[in-house]
Amino acid sequence: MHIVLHPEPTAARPTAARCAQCAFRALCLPENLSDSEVVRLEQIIGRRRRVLRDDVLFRMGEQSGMLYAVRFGHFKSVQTDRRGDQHITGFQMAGELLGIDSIGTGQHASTAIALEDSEVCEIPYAKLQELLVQIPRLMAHFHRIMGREILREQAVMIFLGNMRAEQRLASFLLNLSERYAMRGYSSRSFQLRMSREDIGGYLGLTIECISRQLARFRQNGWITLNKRSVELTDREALVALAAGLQPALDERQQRAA
Amino acid sequence: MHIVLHPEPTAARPTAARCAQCAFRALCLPENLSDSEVVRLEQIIGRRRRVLRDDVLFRMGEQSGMLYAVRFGHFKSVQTDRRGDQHITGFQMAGELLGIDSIGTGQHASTAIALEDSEVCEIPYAKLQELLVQIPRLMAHFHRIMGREILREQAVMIFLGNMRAEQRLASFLLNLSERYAMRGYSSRSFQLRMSREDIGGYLGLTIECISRQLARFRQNGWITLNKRSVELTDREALVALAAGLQPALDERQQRAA
DNA sequence: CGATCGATTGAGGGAACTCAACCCCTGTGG
DNA sequence: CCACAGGGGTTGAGTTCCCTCAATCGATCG
Repeated sequence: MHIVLHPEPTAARPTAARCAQCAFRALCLPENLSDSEVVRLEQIIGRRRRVLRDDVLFRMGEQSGMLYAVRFGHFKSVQTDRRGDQHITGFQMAGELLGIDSIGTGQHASTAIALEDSEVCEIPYAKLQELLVQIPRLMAHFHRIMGREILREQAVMIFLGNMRAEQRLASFLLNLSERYAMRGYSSRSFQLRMSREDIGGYLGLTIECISRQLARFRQNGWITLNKRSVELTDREALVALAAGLQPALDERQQRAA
Repeated sequence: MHIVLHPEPTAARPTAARCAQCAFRALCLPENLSDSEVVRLEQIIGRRRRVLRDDVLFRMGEQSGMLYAVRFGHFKSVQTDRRGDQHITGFQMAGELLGIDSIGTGQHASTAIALEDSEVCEIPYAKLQELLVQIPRLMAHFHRIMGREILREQAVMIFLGNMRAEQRLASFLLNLSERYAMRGYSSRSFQLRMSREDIGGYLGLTIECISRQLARFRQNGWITLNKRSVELTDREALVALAAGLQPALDERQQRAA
């Protein structure tokens, strides 16, 4: 829990949404939306909310009709099973939506936790629905977003189901890389915002396994690594690795080669 | 490939959709739809299509604006990765939707194969969209269906990520059981429509592992099993097993107890 | 300067995979 | 009618990859 020494600025002064100027507009909205349509969308969007690092945006099981668009920062989505074990169902970054998994049931299926100080836009699902009816293009776009989420989860299912640790990790790094590229950041080097433990929780591996695999990647020259900053020095190799075409060498094999 | 000796009846005589009388209407449609609204839905639904066992309804990568509602029968959804390995992303039964994963991209992300002789209703997504705008309740229902799919995949992610073979299999059997119960069939005994290999492909396990686990379940008295017909003789135990609270006993432990 | 958290590294064990043989059932053709 | 092939399933033996347990390290923070 954080102690807030200064008054929370957005709580005191609820700023209006400004999709029009938002840097990540292209990620949230369809391209061909008229100015007036964007204004109507802005009108239904609630206040912006700051979420400090490690703070909970919403909690699994909470009744909620709210979706959240990440303005900046990073989040993890966590599910807790009956035995109390935690599983990470996804990482969200700027321009991505949080809380889609509440649409079927009205209650959040996961807990959203900020990985760093972040900001989100509140989107009341009920009002969004009304708007979707008025702006069919927006509805189609919303469906695309949900469809993408389904595809993302299918991809995760596949690597959890039949990929080895090194393939999972390579896929994960490449996925982050692509998402940063789409946001105009470097696809070659970036910071991991999540702990090794979170990565393990997402990939279905232990923290030790993540650590070892990263070490192997570094020894093989696929990546350079310093704490949480990664550089993909041999993307080709990672791609081949992710596809399962080229196994990584361990120490003995390296010495032999 | 099947040789069709008699003309395909629905191809020759495209029967009109009849959602109103459909036994699984409650699964496809929201409850509070007026008769006229149901009629409008029926009008956009294309012909019914029969799909024979082992036949392909649609193929991964195909461009398509079509969704399919299963009228009767069972399907599996299969993805093939770059290395050529196949992974089962789901099993669909009467009242469930096929092809949702094409909504984001317009092309099917998986191949749908009939596990037995089956029948589906064609639903053109473009026309459905128009209707969703006119019938907001139907739109909300459609979103619920997509939301459910997201939740289902999350559940699969979790058991692929951190459950042992016995937990995955117990979860799988219980899930089938619940779905048959919702359809008015017995939740206690039913036929597995898919091969052991397909189950393995879905659960991220090998066929041998499935076979051994089923044998253990039977030895422990949780189920009775005859070829593909299963009876859940101790549901409590399976539930505890799925939750990871109670490990199954192997032969040695059984003798000791 | 300890305390703590995240991360790394090592040793050992176990669950699931691989490889292989075998069984059962069905269909097919001589 | 039998022989035989083939697919789906079961069972056994050996191996491997990852997990578990444990010690250590570095960085950060009070």
